[in-house]
Amino acid sequence: MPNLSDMTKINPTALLKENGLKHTRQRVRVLEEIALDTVAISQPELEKKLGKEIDRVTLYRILNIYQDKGILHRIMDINGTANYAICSAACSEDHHHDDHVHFNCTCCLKIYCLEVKAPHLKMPHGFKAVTTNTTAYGICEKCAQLETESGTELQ
Amino acid sequence: MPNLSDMTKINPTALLKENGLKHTRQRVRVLEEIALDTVAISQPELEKKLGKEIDRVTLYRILNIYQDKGILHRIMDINGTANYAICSAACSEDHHHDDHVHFNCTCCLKIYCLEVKAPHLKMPHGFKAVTTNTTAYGICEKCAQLETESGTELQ
DNA sequence: GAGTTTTTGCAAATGTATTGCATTTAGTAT
DNA sequence: ATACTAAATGCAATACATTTGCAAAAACTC
Repeated sequence: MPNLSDMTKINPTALLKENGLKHTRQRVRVLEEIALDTVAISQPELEKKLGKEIDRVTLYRILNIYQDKGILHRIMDINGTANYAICSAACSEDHHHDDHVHFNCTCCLKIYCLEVKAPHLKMPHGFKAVTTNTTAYGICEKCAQLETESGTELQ
Repeated sequence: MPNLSDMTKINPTALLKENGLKHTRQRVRVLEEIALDTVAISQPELEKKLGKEIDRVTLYRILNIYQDKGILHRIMDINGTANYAICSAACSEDHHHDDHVHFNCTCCLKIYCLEVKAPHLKMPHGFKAVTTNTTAYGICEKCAQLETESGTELQ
């Protein structure tokens, strides 16, 4: 269920200016697309949606620059594919603060940003955590429903 | 610092038998290699070490079967590359119990299995976690040392 | 509106992982 | 020991995600 109201939360033009990035059609489109949903979107999905408007390489470069600037955060799904979601306002170029828990559905592979704060971890001597990633794996509600409705045909 | 004493903890032949897997030279070698260190080892590293003895495809298949059987657990590094470490004895085919925290060095990319239990997560309604992965990112002690010794030449 | 710098698109390449199939090997029964 | 059968391996080809180099196009500045 795409949460369209979230779209209003970001202003692509302003966001680009704030971060000293040139305003281009491609960069605006990527932000628009990702902001459509709070669920993280994978690179392949983005490419499927934007592939006719934006070159694949450009998409990769835009995603990388957004991550560097703290505009997007990247979460790897269970298969090692990159997924992206809009960062919270607290994020900056130097430091990401998206310290919420992610849920990765092992059926549809969607990654949900949960409103659960990632617990603080006490590190043993010699290890200094800069960021952490806490991801739970399981079946999301949508997939669980499909499963009960139609026997066992998982996607 | 490879922890050679850990090697004694596993018995490849017994482990294969317990899991109903045929005893082959290749499978034993993979277990031996991974058991050399408590630090997780990446597929590319494994391939570099074993590539002359074992075909790349065979290596992938062995790693997958070990993961399915609960002999190894797989951790994705920050770039989405698969890393493998020996599972705790509690793991089985149905369920992994490697609920410890991982530390992924963003410099050397090594993944350490920490002796820190991953905190329990309360899931919001609709999400049921089967397994969780908690990974902290930062610079490991070894890389931090190299950094101070020799200015800023990382790796 | 011209000039400079950055961004984009295309082609090619790299790296990780999977599939199909013929050959070899392990475990088992003889 | 030997033969049999099922499973595992190696090789070639393929899929997929990501990166690099470079020329053309677009964005900001004066």
